[in-house]
Amino acid sequence: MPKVKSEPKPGHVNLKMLAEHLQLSQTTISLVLNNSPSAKSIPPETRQRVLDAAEKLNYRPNYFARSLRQSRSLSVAVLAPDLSEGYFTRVMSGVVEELTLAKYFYFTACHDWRQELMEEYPRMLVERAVDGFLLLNTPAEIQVPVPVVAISAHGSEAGVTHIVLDHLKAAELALGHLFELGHRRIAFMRGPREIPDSEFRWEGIEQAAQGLGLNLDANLVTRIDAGNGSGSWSGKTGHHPMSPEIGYIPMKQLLETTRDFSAVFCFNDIAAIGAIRALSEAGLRVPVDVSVVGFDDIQSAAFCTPSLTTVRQPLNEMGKRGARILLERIANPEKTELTAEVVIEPELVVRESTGVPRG
Amino acid sequence: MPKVKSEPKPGHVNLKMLAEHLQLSQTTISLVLNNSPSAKSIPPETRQRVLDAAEKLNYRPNYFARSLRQSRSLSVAVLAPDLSEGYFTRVMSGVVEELTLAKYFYFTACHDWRQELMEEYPRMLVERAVDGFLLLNTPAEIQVPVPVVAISAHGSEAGVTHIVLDHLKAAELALGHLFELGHRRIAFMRGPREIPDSEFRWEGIEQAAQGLGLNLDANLVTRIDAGNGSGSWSGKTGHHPMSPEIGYIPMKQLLETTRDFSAVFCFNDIAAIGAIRALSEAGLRVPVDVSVVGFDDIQSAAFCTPSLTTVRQPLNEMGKRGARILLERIANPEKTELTAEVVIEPELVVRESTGVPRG
DNA sequence: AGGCTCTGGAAAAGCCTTTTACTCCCCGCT
DNA sequence: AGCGGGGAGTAAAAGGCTTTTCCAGAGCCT
Repeated sequence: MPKVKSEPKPGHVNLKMLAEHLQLSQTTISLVLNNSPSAKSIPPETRQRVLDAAEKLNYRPNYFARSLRQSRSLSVAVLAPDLSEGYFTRVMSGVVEELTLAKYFYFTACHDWRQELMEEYPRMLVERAVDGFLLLNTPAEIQVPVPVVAISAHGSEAGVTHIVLDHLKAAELALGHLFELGHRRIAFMRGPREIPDSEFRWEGIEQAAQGLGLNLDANLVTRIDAGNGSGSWSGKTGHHPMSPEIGYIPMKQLLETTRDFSAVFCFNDIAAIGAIRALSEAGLRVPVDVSVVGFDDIQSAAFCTPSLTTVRQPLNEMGKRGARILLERIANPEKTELTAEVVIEPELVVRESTGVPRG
Repeated sequence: MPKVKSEPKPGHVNLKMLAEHLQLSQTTISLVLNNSPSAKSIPPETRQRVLDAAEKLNYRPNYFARSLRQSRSLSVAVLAPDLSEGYFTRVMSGVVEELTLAKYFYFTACHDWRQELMEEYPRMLVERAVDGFLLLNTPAEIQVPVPVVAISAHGSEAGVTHIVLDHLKAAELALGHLFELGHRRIAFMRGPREIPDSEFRWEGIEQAAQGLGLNLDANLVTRIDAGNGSGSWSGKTGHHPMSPEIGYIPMKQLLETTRDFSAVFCFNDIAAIGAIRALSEAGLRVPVDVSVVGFDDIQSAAFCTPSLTTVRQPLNEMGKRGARILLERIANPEKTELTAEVVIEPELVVRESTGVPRG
């Protein structure tokens, strides 16, 4: 069978073919199909004829041609450290809700805290012509020609909108709870240096402690190392980002130095789960011997044993707000006065992992 | 300041500008930059001149124009029920490895088991001109004009490559382990009907049981309801896909009927965690009173209390294989004889949640 | 000298929409 | 008679790249 040249994509119909079939110009059809304001003068019957034909021939405008013309892609980039359990999932559920409404899709890129990737991905995604960037838990230092919204990062980079948690409030909730129960010797597990929230959360803790007249003992402060169970070796070892190991290891280390504490406030729930494991391996019961407070309120928090008392971040809400603002900024690029920061309030969820200290 | 018309995107340089600057034709530059075979005749010095200028002027080919011409997008769609903890994350880490090598990005779309979305997303993504589909844990019934690879689905749809686990082997590992420990009254928690794996895993269990001379008591078989803690109400209630609740609820129900079993084999680790919770609320200790076996080996499996004995799916590997095959099929669309099925072997990981049955 | 192949590169034909800038016609108004 | 103006469209440009086709000159052979 000789191939007919003039049959580009068998079965696929483009504007020209539709025009030919309708004996109208491409312009008219485009105008009608896009419900363009300048199509007012096209009479209803022609309009209907176009609509019907488009439907019948199953016409789909070519995405590239359209995007080329309008220079927008209807997609955004989501940059995150990893597809971590809990955080990513919950934020994204909010993000997707908003994106879907606006007919946007998103590319995900995980930088695993690797410097090259944190620089390369923004470049590559700009080349992919994304209309905007959503940064999750990632320093907002990227330089791109499209709007950027950062969730859980802090800073005042020009042109970046930040969605952040009220960390002082968060610390007040957690410490207040422990304080009321009677805890005075409280250990802390700080977040990895890489995560933007870490420092701000710590500052919140310092302030809240001061407010309660609680003094922080440096010997009771440990820090999660992002290398432990996080990205840096995920590829090689089969371990995965944010495994409970990130809390297990520092708690093990702490217990080697001291047992003189009755409670521990962990950077997140995943770490708390690891910490509980380390505590129980050391013969300490939770919450009888040590109370544990987590952060985030991931799904598992309610179901691990013991279930976790935790500071709930409304991550879904944060994702939603972030996405909404990003879309607004994309739609109105000329509007220069932008919201620089949106602060979200946390909430305490009391479960089984906290109780009154022994004697 | 009067706007100069002939300055389309201030600061952005396109092929024409580069050509003007170099006093060469666009053709030549395109040929050099793409390292096209027909650029053999271009002398090294001209070639270098082009490369240098492109570098210096920071030339980036326009993604839309290029894609329009070549009609490919360098992106694929990933369709999954949700961004579930464990499964999605682990499969994707393998997928991303391969995609990145090929300079591909991916759109994620979660259908939440909603029929409309399972039909709408493929359409929308085809309009977005994705070069292929990767189905995670999703029935492979979509009709699209690009290659499709399904991970953890089963079937023989024309043109779909399936990456599946060896479920018989998986069941043999789990049941064999329990059998050896001495368990004879074993409860089962089957997967939700929606998940393609559910039925195949169950068939594996039936066969393995027969092989061991173990008979399955229908009264000890429960089933996870995808409605519990899974997608269908995630948006409204703030609950999230695949929370441990999916295992908690059926175990609660089972315990109301009977306690005459010494072990339970759960559909996945998340469910197992929920089941353990239900068991411990009922005063049954794991593994002393009841042994629990999970499935998947998610990160938390090693860190929950007690840590989980589980059948490890090499999800990372499955993702990798799937992505690689998809990319191959995209690159060679003419090649019609495709791999219909790739079977992957599971592995048993023994931890604390299983032990010998009491007396 | 005529015919040949290479070399080095250019012109132009797409790819498919959207958008701008008209055309043509008819009508009512001054 | 002349003209502004709306109705019903249309032709053509623009958007930026790839790719096929084409061409001019140089070198070589006979």
